[in-house]
Order: sequence, then structure tokens, then C-alpha cells
Amino acid sequence: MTIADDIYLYNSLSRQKEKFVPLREGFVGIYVCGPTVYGHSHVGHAKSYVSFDVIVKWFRFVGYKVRYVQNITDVGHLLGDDGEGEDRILKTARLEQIEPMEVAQSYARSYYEDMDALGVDRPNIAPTATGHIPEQIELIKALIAKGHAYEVNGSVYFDVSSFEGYGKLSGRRNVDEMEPGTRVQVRSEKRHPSDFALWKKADPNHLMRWNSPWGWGFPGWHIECSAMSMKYLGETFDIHGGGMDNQFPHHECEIAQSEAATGKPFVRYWLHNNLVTVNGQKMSKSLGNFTTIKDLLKKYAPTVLRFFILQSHYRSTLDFSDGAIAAAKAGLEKLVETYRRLRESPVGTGAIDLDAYKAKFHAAMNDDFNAPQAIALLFELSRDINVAIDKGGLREPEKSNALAFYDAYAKGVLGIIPKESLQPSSNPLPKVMELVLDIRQEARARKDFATSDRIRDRLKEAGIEVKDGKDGATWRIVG
RNA sequence: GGCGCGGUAGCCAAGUGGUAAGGCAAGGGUCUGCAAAACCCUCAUUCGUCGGUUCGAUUCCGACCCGCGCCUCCA
Repeated sequence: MTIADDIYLYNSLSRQKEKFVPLREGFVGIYVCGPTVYGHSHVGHAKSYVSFDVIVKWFRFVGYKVRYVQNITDVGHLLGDDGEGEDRILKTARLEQIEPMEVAQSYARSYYEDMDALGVDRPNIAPTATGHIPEQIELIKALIAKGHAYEVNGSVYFDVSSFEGYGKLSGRRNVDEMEPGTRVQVRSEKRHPSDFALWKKADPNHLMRWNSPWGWGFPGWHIECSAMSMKYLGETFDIHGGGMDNQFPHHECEIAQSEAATGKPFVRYWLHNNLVTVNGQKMSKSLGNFTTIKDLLKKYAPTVLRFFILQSHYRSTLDFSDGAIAAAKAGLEKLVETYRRLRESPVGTGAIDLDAYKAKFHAAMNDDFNAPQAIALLFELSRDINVAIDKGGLREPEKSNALAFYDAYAKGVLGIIPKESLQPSSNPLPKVMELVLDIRQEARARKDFATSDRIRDRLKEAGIEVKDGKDGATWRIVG
């Protein structure tokens, strides 16, 4: 049995852990709901996308070929009541007095900047809603043809009562029992309050609209994910991920649309990450209690944010505070310090059971991607290594294997140890050279040229050339 | 009200039917001219409350209390 054959994940649909069996051997198709691009991303987005990044990295690590699809919502996402609400993108465009597409593209760029900084691998396919209008129209036509949707006044709605399985993801089956009060459809063109928009009619002054069999309009929010996921992953695919807050209604509606249209199961495993909270409350744009990724990265390294996120399980809430992230920073530095120490330590006689650590790491990740447990293991390993270094160093091949372990797991799968090129400021050489040259200058000042020449010669042997100029010595690495 | 999740040390946070990972903080120590850094050691007889099942529960079941999420947009 290989590692890849023993992955268990928590399926929100069945509400239990299930063994992962891919649709096609060796291949994983995964779709994760991407951001609606009308503002900068915050720590909550970071948790979601870092979590799925680690999941994808783990699948790849154990040998799967992964096709990761993540959409960009650039139209159709309405504010407030879905009959009257304004499109989020349009609202921002109006406020900033720019084109809607300018809003969408500039915030999409901002999103990818943040994800790149965080070391999140780009999805293989990143489709936009506006780029898939024809696909969405086709899907809606199919739903009307099968009697699952109806047109009213240039808008099209999904008929929830026509789909038996509505509610199987969220447990919300009896839609009639939903609290009145919260959301009363006083004068709706919908036949039932739970019916949801597939296509919305748009007036001529609407900035984002397309022609369709039902006139000019724009697609509803849910339909894009069905159209695009099935286009790129097939009518049935392995994994669909997203935030828990999208479980209902968004994902419930996706299932209804997709399965009603194809008559086939839509998604085999649903994965939902839990949310970031602030003082116990959800971090969200509407509450205004969010910290953007950009702001946080001004104070902390990207690896600190990743580490902070991965210290809790993806299905648990994570409470954000300055204290919590500062604590994460301190902890991560210890881990990175051990890695650095190990690299520079001499080869000694110390032994270490790396295979045991590997097995435990695999077991942790295979158990519903338990990154916190995997991180705990890294700390235990680090203690072992520090003790060994204090006693004179690890023997070979343990030392090389241990370094490879950090590279593969901490740097690779979890992405919590920085890649050197990403942070040149961590290079101690300039400071070291400053110190060496100061000492050499003192020697020269007291005419101890034997010492100063020795320093220069030895540096040259090390590949560093020193030149004495009028304003002091300069140095450079000789290629 | 309906659906769902959670309550584990000062803080963050894993986990298991057999007696609690890891990190931060704190205390002690090694090292050091001093300091800092680094490293090592210690740190929950106890897992919201009360019952039940069990040889045994923090882990399973029930009730209750508290917090949160969704039910209108949100990762």
C-alpha cells in the first residue's frame, strides 16, 4: 500500500471521514470557490486558500496528478436581497468611478499578488465568470428543457421543488420551515422563496450585461461554478472545496443545478474550511473587522502567516489576534533556526530515526490533512536534532536525510520555511563581512599587516575579493 | 425558530474508550567578560455542567449552560 492509497478526508456531504478513492486512478480533479474580486483579500481568504494549497501539495507529493480549478467571480454576485441587490463589482465601480472590468481585474491581480507572496501555487485553470457566459447560458437552457427552471419576465429561476436532493449538503430540506422574518419574499416573481436566480434581467443602463435567449441580462451567482467546474473537470468530479459560509446556499444550489441538468452525481467529496474569527466573531468584509493580507505582510513574513494558519486544522476556526500571530512568529523562528543550525553543523555520530518521523508525518497528513499534527512532529524532530547537534552533530546519512526531510515537508508540502531567494534580508553575509573588515581595519591601523594580509588572503581562498580604496575596503564575491 | 460547528492549561491549539501533541508565555539551567541570541529541562490527576453506557470516558449517548457559523452577500 502506498501513501496515496490511504488518504482519508472529511466529506461534508456524508458528515464523516471517508477513504479517498479517485474517479480516475492517479488523478485528482478539484474545484475550489475563488474570490469575488471587489476588494483586497484578508486573512480569512488566506486561511482558505493556504489550506487548499497544502491539500493540493499533499496530493501531488504522494504522486497524484492534480487538476486544480479555481474561479474568479467577476459578475453576478449581488449584495443583499437577490431581487434588489446591487452587483458587488458594479457598486465598487460606481464608487471608484471606473469600469467594472477594471475593478475585477485590478482586484484579481491583487489577489494573485497576495497568493504568490504566500507561496500558494496557482490553480491550473482560473476561469472567470464573465469568460464563460455561453457555458452558463447552455446550462440554463438545459435546465429549462428538463423542467427544472422557469422564465419570468426575462429572468430565469431554478425550481427547487423539482429537485429531490435539495438540502442534502446543508441539511436544510424542509425549505418551508425557514424562519419567516429573516427573509420574506413580499413581492417576488419567484414561485417559491427558495428558488434562486440562474439569470437576471438587466436594464439598458446596467453596465454588465449579455444577450441571451431571455433577453439582456447577467448570470446568477451559483451557476458559474456549476458551468465552469463541469467544463474543466467533467460532470462528476472528485473534490469541491470552499469556505463553510458557502455551504448554504451556494454549494447546495450548485448541486441542485448540476445534478438536475446532468442526472449524474456532481461532486464526490465536499471539503469545507472553517473561518477566521476575531474575538470569536467571523472576520468578514461586511463586519469590517478584517485585516488584509497586504497589511499583515508588512509586519510578518509570508511563512509566518502560513504557519499561523496551519497550526490549526482547516476545519477548525482560527482566532486571529496580534498576540496569536506574534506567538506563531516566535515558534516558527525556532523551527527555522534548527534547520539553519543543522545545515551548518558538523558531521558527528548522532543517530536519529527519520523513518519514524516520516511515517508519522504521512499518517498525520493522510488523516484529513492534519497539518497541526504534522507541525507538532517538526518540533519534536527539531528537539531531537538540537540535542544531537549539542553533542557534536548528526552522522551521515542522517544529516543529509534530515535536511531533505525539512526540504520536502516543511519547505515543500507545508511551505513554512522560506525559500532563500524569497528573503535576501536573511543573508547574514553582508553583516559578517562588515565585521571582518572592521577587524581587519583595526589591524591595519596598528600596522599589524600580517593579520590584515592573512584576512585578505583567506577571504580570497573563500571566493571573496577585498580591495582597499580611499574610503575603506570593498568586497565582492568572485564568480 | 430551523440547520450545523465548537467549548481542552495564562494565551493559541491537536487528539484518543485505558488515564492529555505542539507552540507562545512563565520558572529553572547550560553557554557568555556583560548582555542578547541559541539550546536543554519543568509546566493540565485534567479536557463547559449534570446524568447514562462501560472494567474504564475528556473521547460514546442524553439533557442543560455558553460561544460561533449559516438561514441576505462573504473564504
